[in-house]
Amino acid sequence: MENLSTTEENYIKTIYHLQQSESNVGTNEVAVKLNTKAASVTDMLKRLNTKQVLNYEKYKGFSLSEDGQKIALRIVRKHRLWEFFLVEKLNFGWDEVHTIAEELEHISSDLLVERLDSFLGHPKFDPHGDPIPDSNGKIERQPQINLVDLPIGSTAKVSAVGSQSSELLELLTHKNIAIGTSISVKRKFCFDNSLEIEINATTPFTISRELALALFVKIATDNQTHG
Amino acid sequence: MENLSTTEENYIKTIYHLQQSESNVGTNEVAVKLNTKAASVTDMLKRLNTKQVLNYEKYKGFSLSEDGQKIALRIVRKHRLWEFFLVEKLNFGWDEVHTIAEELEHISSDLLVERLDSFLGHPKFDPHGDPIPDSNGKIERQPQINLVDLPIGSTAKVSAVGSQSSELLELLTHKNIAIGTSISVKRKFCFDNSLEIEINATTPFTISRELALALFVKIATDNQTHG
DNA sequence: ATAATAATTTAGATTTGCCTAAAATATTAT
DNA sequence: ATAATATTTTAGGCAAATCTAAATTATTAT
Repeated sequence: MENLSTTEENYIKTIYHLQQSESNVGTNEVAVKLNTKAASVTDMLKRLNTKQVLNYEKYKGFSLSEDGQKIALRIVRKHRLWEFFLVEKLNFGWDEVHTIAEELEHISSDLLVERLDSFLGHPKFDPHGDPIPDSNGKIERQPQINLVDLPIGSTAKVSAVGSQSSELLELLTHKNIAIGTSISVKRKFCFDNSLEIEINATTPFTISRELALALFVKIATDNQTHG
Repeated sequence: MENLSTTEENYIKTIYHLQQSESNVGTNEVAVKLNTKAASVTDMLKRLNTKQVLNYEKYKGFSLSEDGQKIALRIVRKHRLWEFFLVEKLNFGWDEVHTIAEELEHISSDLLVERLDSFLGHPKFDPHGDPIPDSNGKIERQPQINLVDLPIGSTAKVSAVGSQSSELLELLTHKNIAIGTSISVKRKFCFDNSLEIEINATTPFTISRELALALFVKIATDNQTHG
């Protein structure tokens, strides 16, 4: 039932992530995400179907089976633990770790993952604020909202970012925004939906709607571990 | 000139190790080490030849090129650094790390390797006593001798073991012998070439010639880092 | 020196993962 | 309801890495 190739694991992980945001995931979307062609995806769907990790009916659609989800969560767990390791122990920037973790996430030893988890002190979130599934695949979701939905005058802490793209992370670094940064929304401009925000009691500045959409925040109460 | 597959890297590494002990390495030996067939090795030799990492003439023999050796040393460096990490930071036993490191050694990021090296404090030897090549591929060889060549009455410290087989490591663990253990040779028995040895001033016991051949020792002077 | 044996290479298939081009099915727009 | 469009699948092929069986070259033993 096991022994999946790196490629198979990548398909499973991609389908998992797509299913988190959309209910109906298609062949084409998977192809785009994996930088491949729809025909190749169909081939793999058939294989994953026979391996029982997918429910698949041709022309109708597909979704991860129970087993498939468990496998996906194990990969996500590994990916995020390694990212945490790279940032916390090896002093990488949060914008440098994604690519390396894409390789490390396929190292197979389960014991390694558990030892790494202990070594790191059982972190709950990765450097981008995404939750790390526990060894049973359980995810502790944060009660976070998108920055665009934060009312004017409110203050909240950045809890996650919407993507790992180096372009986004470069911009955030330049604007001094990181996980844990307190943001107050001063004004919203209807013309272009930009937001005026203030961080660390410095001069307020404006950010685009695109950037605001990529930021998730948590209204400040008491709180746990965060880089 | 670069971008080698995991399989190609494994061939290069295997040829490197074989060439350390023998001058003339053959297709069959490589096949045995890699658990594959001679025909498959020939295919790969041709590919590695066109990739310039090998000097190869058919039916005549082959050896690593300059480039090939550099690549091999980079892989060995990664392998041994990861082994050190697993033992020192994640509390693995020295007999558990080889297989995991065989996967980790193929993670490509050079920056990762250098950061890992710093994080670990630039270790000179892996948990089995094998030297870790530096970032230029330079190896600091230890002036060590085989235990069978240690004169009767002398004392020396175990500096390396001759193989990573779990069978050997199991036996050593049972006999309480590890890297750094002081061994005095009490007697040698001609009948079966067994050795009577003493460690840590406990009751002397006998070890087989096979075991003695798998142990390398360094006559005790002042000395550096060792697990 | 030549026959027997051992080592190596070639020939021809297989599997995985991918591709392009064409066909089949589903969706949508009128 | 049907035509146009979009999505998905099939067909047929390619490269990497492997295999078995057969052929070739090298080594050795008499």
